[in-house]
Amino acid sequence: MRLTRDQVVTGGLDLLDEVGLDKLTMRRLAAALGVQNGATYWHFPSKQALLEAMADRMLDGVAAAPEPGVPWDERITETAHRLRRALLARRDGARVFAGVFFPLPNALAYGESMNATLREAGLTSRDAVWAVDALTYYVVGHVAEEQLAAALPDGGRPAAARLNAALDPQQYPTLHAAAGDVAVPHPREHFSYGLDLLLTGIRARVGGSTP
Amino acid sequence: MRLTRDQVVTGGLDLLDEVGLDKLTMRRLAAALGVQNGATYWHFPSKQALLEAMADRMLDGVAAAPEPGVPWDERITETAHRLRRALLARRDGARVFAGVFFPLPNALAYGESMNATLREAGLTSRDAVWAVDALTYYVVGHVAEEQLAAALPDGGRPAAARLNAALDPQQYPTLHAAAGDVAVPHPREHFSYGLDLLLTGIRARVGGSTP
DNA sequence: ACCTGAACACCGTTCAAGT
DNA sequence: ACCTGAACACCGTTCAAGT
Repeated sequence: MRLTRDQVVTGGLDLLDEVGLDKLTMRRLAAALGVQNGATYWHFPSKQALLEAMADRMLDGVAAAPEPGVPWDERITETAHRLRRALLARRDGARVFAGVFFPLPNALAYGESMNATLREAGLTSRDAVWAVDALTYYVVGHVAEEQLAAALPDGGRPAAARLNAALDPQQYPTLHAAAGDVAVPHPREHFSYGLDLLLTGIRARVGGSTP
Repeated sequence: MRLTRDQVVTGGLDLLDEVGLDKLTMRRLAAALGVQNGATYWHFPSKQALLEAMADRMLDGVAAAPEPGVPWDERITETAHRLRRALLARRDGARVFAGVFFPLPNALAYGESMNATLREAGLTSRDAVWAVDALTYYVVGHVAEEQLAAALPDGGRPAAARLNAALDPQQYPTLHAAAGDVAVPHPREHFSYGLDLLLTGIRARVGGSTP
């Protein structure tokens, strides 16, 4: 048997882990698959189409099977953490996901899961969609920065030094004072903090009836 | 006088508006500036360095001059809206900003302004930094999607049709029901909704003392 | 149906040499 | 100091031709 669509996606994700998004090229991928340059174009019409398939593959299993007894806010929290872990599992996963447009099966399943949960919680149709957007922007933005920091040379030590040098205490007093917190020592706690801000906001919309 | 660093940045931003980020190349820029290909490399060591300078230029004026009588949450709201407008003012502005690392003057001034406001409001140093992160991820993510939708062919009409076609009511019932809200008719209201979720969350941290 | 071989039209970056 | 000319080492994509 020759090359499969699925094998191309798998090869793309493996190569992503190996070289990162910036060095992920169709030519390298063909070489990694043991095939000539143009071959992948029989399976995908463009690099963008391949990246979309890769992004959707990354989201396998993120949409929660709705557990019966769990309260809505815990289900939201869990799904958000699952999305974070899915993006974190591949090098530059968040950037790959951010570069892709929407209607792919796993991404839709994620959106449907989040949206259904918020509708059950009592949000209007419009508010639920918008709240899911806010949650998703937050997760993707957070992981993108997390992965950017991880990908910096020497684990980000030189970049942190560059940042500290730029943090003139006269011009940026509160940032200078917070330099230790900027250095991202607890990514998971950091992630949960922002997620909880959003959840607190959503709970307030669920509690009172909003005009 | 020959070419100036500032002229290169201005030319880059003008070209960005004209052709978009994907077609913004150093060669086109040189041509637009009436200069040979390698010339820009005397002013900037790399395309990335130029993009960083362009990103920081976009943020001119985003850091609020602290108005005296205004309550902290209104100042946060206003600065977030200013960042949104600044990114929205240039084609692919959010994507340019997202592709850039941190320590540039206007970005630092924005961070310092946000952070100082939240410290005054009563957040701890760590919480303030993390809350600014959440706010910024949200703003950038929202504008990126807003600009993506605007850049789609025919104002996104075909993409919306593709989305509707993919929204099988059996598999994605709540998304299907919300299809009208997904179509983004009120971007500013949409933006404000998510921003208010975060602000409600932050107010809760300010009100009670958190462990 | 699936892939090769080879080309087309580009890229970012470098750097001797000019002025 | 600032730019030109020309090259180096790549890209994504296409497509006739092979099997």
